[in-house]
Amino acid sequence: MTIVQLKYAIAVAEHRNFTVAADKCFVTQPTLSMQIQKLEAELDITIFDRTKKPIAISDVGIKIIQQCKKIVSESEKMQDVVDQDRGVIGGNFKIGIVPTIMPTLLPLFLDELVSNYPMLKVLIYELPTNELINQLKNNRLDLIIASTPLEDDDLIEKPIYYEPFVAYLPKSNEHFGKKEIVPRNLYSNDLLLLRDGHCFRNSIENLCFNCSEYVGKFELKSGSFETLVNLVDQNLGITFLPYLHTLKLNEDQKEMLHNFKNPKPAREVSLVYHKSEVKIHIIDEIKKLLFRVTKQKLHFSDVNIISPIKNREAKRFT
Amino acid sequence: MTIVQLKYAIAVAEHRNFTVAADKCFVTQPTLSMQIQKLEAELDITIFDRTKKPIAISDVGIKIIQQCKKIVSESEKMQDVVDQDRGVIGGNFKIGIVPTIMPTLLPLFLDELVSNYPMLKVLIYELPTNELINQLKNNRLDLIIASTPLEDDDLIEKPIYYEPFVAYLPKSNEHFGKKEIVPRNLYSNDLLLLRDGHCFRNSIENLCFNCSEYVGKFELKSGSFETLVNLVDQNLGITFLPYLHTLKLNEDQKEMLHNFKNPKPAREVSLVYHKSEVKIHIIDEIKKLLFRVTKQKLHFSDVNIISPIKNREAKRFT
DNA sequence: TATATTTAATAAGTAATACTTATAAAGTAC
DNA sequence: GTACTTTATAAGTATTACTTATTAAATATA
Repeated sequence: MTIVQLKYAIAVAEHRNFTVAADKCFVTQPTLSMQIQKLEAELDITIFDRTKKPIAISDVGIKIIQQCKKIVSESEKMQDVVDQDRGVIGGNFKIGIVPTIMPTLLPLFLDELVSNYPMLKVLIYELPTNELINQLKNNRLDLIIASTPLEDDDLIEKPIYYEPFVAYLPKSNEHFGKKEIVPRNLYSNDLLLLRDGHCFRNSIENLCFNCSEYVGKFELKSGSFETLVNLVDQNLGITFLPYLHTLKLNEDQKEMLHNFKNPKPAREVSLVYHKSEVKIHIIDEIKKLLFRVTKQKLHFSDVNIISPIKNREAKRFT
Repeated sequence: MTIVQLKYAIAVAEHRNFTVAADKCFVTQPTLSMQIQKLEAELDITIFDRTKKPIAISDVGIKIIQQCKKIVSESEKMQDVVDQDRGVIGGNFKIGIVPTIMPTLLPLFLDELVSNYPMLKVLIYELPTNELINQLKNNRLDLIIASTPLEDDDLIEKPIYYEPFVAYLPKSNEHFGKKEIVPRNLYSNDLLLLRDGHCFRNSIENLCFNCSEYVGKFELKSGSFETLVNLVDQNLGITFLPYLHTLKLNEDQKEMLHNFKNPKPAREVSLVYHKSEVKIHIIDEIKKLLFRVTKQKLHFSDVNIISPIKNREAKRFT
């Protein structure tokens, strides 16, 4: 069994075709056929059913391919270990960001990140929190940026900034024009939220102390704040916007923003990475960069941190 | 980079000597030297400092060897995946057992296990709970038998039996001769416990509701119940014995045993294994075997399960 | 139905490489 | 200073991973 054989098997499993897989591996088709035959002979199983079109993977084969991926993934980390020791900022670096943070945070640091480290190839993925955690644990991501605390023992969280929520109220709302709003005074059945599965929804639900029996007037399957803003503009309810999202609103819309009273409800945005700390030197550089670029925009203290996990109490940060 | 090269590197790291390592790998010394040179060249690092006697491992080398072990360990699981699919009960199977369970449980099943499955090579390790968990997570163990619940999300616990504690009291004790004892009526400062780090001590501490400010008359560094029994015999205090331990006592000693009133305090003894469930077919066979052999000896219901984790409430099982 | 096309396996030969034995070089022990 | 231990190097061999060419079988097309 060689690592190369495992890579060949993964390629065939992916493309369901020996010829295509051989091409992707930069070898000829007979090479691939023979090596996979050797692997199958050594394990004394058939991984691929070549009679089916396209090629089918046997039941054992599925588990074998999973294990192949694990081994190849671990073997590729060898170079990362070396790079980390040298402090080299290079190679592929995969960042996952939740949709509610992506649009406002990414523009703040991406350009500087890629120009500061020309050897680094940054790959950005937008996914909901649970999927990000899953991918991080399976080594398909190096770092995630999400609302915290996540309370996962395998992961390390390093908070970057605390972003207060701002109430976005239509003129018809009874609180419109008030200088400061207290969250619990808002009626939750007016509240427009992002779709389930997005951590932001959970945050807001925790924020509204009386919304455990909340049944919205309609279900929103959109995942963007822009939609929410438009709905509020049409007088269909109220919503909460993270502070960074409010900076891009036009003058008319800004008039509809209402700050919360201290301690403001806020989300904690953190870098989250695996305990094993491979590529920690790159993570450290990104952390420094993010600290710098967000400190200019966000300087809030005395906030109530809303947990993205349901049914958790807020944690005050001053 | 080949898996063989990684195995060579691990051997050199272990033996700190190319010649010996080559021997263990069943190749000649030049083969080993050359392959490790190739590995070092490919990663562009020096793993071993050959000028030192015995050979020293560089700082990167330590991390590299760790990663080598991970890859080799994962590659060896390939055969396990195949065996699991086939239902073959064979190969190495490493069981870790806590010291407080080992002496009474192991004799009940080991003989039958090895004779039922002649292809299986069973390796037994005795270690404290935290160390067992550590080894299990690092794939150095396939299964552990310990007091539960452990509350670790990476691990699966399958309870095997509930073993009540029995009070072992000297004649001088005020409760001596009573038919049934209530745990909270016992004074905790008489209580003799096993040394820290052993989960059994935690269990007992949880059991004694008034022993949070407990300061023993002396510290016991022994890990065996035999010592405790001897100390009680010399009128130095009282102790609690797991039920199975009491079966081997002599007639005089058995007179000093006092059952607790229902719900009896008890420990939950479980099989604990990794979520990934490699070798699950072997674990299942062991589970069946353990169920059978312990059901004959243990048939208690209505017990209070004492958690091995500190400061947890007992869970009643009827 | 016959004919092309696609795809994987096989055969035979080549290049690469993992291994061997033999020897040199360097350090350590006596 | 000599013997001993240990690793690196050199040269040759065996293995094997790879190539091209071909066959076999299945699928698609006329």
